Amino acid sequence: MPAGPRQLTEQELAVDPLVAARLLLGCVLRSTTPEGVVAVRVVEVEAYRGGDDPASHCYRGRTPRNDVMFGPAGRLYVYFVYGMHFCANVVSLTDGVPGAVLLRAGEVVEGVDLARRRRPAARNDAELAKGPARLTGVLGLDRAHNGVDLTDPDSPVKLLAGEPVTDVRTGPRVGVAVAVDVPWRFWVDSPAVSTYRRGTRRTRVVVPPER
DNA sequence: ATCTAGATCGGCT
DNA sequence: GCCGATCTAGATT
Repeated sequence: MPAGPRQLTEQELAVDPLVAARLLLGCVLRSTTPEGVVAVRVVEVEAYRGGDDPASHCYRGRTPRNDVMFGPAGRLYVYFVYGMHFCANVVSLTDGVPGAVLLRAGEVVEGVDLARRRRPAARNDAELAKGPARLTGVLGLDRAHNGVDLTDPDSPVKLLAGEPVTDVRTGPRVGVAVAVDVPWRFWVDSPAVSTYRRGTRRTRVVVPPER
């Protein structure tokens, strides 16, 4: 019987997020829940790094939320945004140096039926995991999965090696208004790649006095 | 105790 | 292209 796809190791993910980002393109994230199995081929990612990266959740130091980003590589960092969505990252680097790669989009390669049930709003299969919250939703991930070890053979969520990718494209991160000059975003050609949106730097709303 | 901006999505114009 | 939904972490008072 043939050996399954190789699982990525903590060691190979313990690198700079900009390196890990390229490494993750083409890999398959496979989640098993009571509902069933869904797997996604990663086609779009973004790197985030503590310290010098003002867009990172770790820019201002260690907090309860970003704690797993400071831990060993190969763990899942899941966070809650905009009051309704979860986004998933693969932790890179280690030894108290925070870094992670946001999984922005993927192609569903296993469990399409379950994926469709989880994302009824998708108008076609390419949209199922087109966007970080959609990708996370399709895999059934939420805050309970924060810190899960993707390199553990017994883990419910695994990161598997895929076909090597060619022709990697780069550009500014989506929805981020700072550090736009550094190409932190990486993707390969796919209909599932999300559409670019400039970060919204909100202008302060001044409420005029009632008169 | 209170405030505010946010690594988004989906529906509507 | 614009806007509202919905809530939380982290900063500030």
